[in-house]
Amino acid sequence: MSDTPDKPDHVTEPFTVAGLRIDVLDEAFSWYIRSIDTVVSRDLDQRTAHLDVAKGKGKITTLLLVDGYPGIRPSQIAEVLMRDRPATGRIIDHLVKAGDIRRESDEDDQRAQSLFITEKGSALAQEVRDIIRTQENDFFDFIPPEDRQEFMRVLKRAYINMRNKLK
Amino acid sequence: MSDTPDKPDHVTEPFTVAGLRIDVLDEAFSWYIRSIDTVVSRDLDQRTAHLDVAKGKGKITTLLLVDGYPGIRPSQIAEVLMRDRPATGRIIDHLVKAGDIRRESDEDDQRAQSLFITEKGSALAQEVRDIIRTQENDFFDFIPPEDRQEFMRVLKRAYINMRNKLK
DNA sequence: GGCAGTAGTTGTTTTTCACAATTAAAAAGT
DNA sequence: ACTTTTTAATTGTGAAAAACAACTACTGCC
Repeated sequence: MSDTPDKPDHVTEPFTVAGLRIDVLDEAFSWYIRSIDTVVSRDLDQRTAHLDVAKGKGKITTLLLVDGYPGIRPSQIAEVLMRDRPATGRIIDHLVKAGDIRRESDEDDQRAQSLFITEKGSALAQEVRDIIRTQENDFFDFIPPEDRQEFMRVLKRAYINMRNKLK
Repeated sequence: MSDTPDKPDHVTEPFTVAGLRIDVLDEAFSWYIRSIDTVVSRDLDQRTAHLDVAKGKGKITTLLLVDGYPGIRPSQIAEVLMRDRPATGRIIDHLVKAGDIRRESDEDDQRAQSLFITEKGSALAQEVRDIIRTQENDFFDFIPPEDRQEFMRVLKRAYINMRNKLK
């Protein structure tokens, strides 16, 4: 049962992390995605620590969406974030309290809300854009230009693929 | 300063998410990484919900490391996880309490610990390996085989790059 | 022997995350 | 016209996870 742990010695490149191989994980896309996420997210938290959008996932996307689509509704944001509505609602709460966006109730549909950016939020959005760009450079500039498009293409397909699975 | 927001109209494909463009984010690697992570992690939580390694990042890696490297020390695990020692220590606590690994104090260094897998942990590790492989198939099988190596190569480089930045 | 550095633990605080239940409005069926 | 079903969003809640700081114990060097 708990027999011989067969070493996969047919694997060409024995990739090691800090000198260690990590079993199935070192050929698992998900492991790298998750590890990179850890670092990128932590780094982003630090870069945005002084801003209203600091911490957690979703605030930045929400802010930029509201900036780009005046009158956008919470449910649309939730769909992009792939989060449930309670989570999305709280992100919106946060940004409303901070004065970066404001809520209005939708003209056509009294249940729904329309979200709009404020001046403060607009300035914040610009600051955030700069931070994102800087971080992209810091972390991903090692990717040779000719590889970038391909890498992005695969990432986008992975993302789309996952969205479809959620339905 | 905060002048004209120049539309990058030289970008060939105006990629949209749920019919929306997401500003700088839709050309940001980090955004896709973070989004994909959200889904992959949530999915993994569900798949492992009935196991001791459910929830959060690090338990699975820890388990497999201990399985692969009998006598490994917590600090080595922390380095792979890119987490601080308190976080790593708690993951170890959790697995020890669950009876999947056990601690011994290192022969040579009384401060340090050596970790070992138990029989229960060994069985769990096997189960986890299967889950990881299944998830990889479910989420990433859309990547044509010829693109996989390249995608993995970039991910690994990104990961290594980030580890080095942490030092 | 004293001091600096390393290994790990404990404590604490803040936040997140996901699920369930509720209110309210619109749309659809009869 | 009136009931039922769906949709939009909020509130409540409980369990955790992540990051920091402070602490104990041991090693190894001058």
